[in-house]
Amino acid sequence: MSSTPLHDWGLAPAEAVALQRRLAGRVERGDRLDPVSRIAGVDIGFEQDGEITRAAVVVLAWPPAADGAFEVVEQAVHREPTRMPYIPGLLSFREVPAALAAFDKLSTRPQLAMVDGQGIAHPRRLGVASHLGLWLDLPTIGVAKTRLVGRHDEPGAERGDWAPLVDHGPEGEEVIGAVLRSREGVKPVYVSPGHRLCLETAVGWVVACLGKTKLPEPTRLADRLASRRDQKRR
DNA sequence: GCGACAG
DNA sequence: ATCTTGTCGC
Repeated sequence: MSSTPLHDWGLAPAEAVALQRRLAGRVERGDRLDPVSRIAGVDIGFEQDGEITRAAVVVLAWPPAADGAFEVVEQAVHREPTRMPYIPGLLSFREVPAALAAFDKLSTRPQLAMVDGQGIAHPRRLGVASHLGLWLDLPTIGVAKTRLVGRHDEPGAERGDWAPLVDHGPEGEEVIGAVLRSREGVKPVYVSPGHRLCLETAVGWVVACLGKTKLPEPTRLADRLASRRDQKRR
């Protein structure tokens, strides 16, 4: 018997893995950025015990105001029935369709997007940020709260300090991301290139978008919108 | 066979 | 991811 196909993709898990390997070969790791004036934050949340998938995209103006505040240019939410379970390594197949639908609702197109999850710091170098970037042909950065793959030392204690995330690949040891101390006294975030930019550039943008919290503003605001934390609070 | 395992 | 109050600390 064949395994259950990945809903929107009509693929069996083994085929999804094969597809990831092919797509990973198309991910651009060099910088190919247009002048940035709008940065998007993307995240997916769930409602009703996971029955409903809720994709959120927040577009912020770059650069921030003199006081450091980022202006929200536009934001969109897309809800739909959840059609796939969470499978480590195959997260993008569960979240990308909804994220794309949310992007379709935007009237403006950002030049850069930060996604809640990994970029190339993935078993086959195709995390959700890379997958989405490839689909949108947009530079993307993966900003995850925890590790999926790779080894690393503890980063320095100062905001901005980071340690390389290393993993063994076909060509030996490879630096696939950065374990960044985004805030003092807090667990670091895992930053990795998604598409069309290198690690140093990715880390630079994340640091430039840091506010007073652990997560950079784009991802933090998308997180709030996806989890309805902005209205859920009474 | 025994762990590890983004959200 | 999500279910959830108070509480410790800057």
